[in-house]
Amino acid sequence: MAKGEAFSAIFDLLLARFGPQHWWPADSPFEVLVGAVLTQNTSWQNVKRAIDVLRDHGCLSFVALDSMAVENLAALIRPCGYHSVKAKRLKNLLAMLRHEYAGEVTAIARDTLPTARNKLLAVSGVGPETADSILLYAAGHPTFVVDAYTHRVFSRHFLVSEESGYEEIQDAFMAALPTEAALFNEYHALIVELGKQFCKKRRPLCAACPLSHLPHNVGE
DNA sequence: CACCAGGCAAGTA
DNA sequence: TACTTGCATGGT
Repeated sequence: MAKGEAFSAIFDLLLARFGPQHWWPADSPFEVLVGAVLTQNTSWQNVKRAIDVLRDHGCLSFVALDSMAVENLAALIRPCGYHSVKAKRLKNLLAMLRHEYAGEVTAIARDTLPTARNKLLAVSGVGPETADSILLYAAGHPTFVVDAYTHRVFSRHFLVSEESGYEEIQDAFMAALPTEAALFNEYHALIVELGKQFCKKRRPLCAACPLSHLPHNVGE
């Protein structure tokens, strides 16, 4: 099988195995943006706790968070970890949203993808994964989200190099797949589901993994 | 107890 | 440029 076709074949396998994931797990584009920052290097379970706190305090809106003191925000999001850093990052992002998009997350969809991506990346605390998550899951822009699971799963099966960086992995996916937001949306979600179940760090591949029939590294 | 989780920026040489 | 380190809570 050609390497490019493997990306499509794996998508089909994962979809058949896990079914549609209906990502991003949030009730609004604004919640996607908040969650994208809070989930940096953090389990979604902890992020959900922090978001629930914000919701219970009636603070899950642009106006509420944009006007809140950074120390108060940090106290509220404590359960997600790195709360001081993330409070500052979220405030930086909200300030950019106010200046560039009048505080409207949905306005990001009206920019071109490269323009919106550059605006997001210019925010201190927003890197490529956070930016792409917002672009894809909050604004519907067709960009592929690469995360730790993506790197681990696909390098383990020799479809990307172990040394590949973010952009290189993203390019591999976007060169192999049609440019469709719905496809990128579902594929990333399926990779996370696969990763959570079968590709945790320093755990060898097991026979139950849907990709166990592919060539792969044997355990370390 | 050690290790991990849907990163990122700042510091060091 | 290429590593390394700090950030922090909650689960296994």
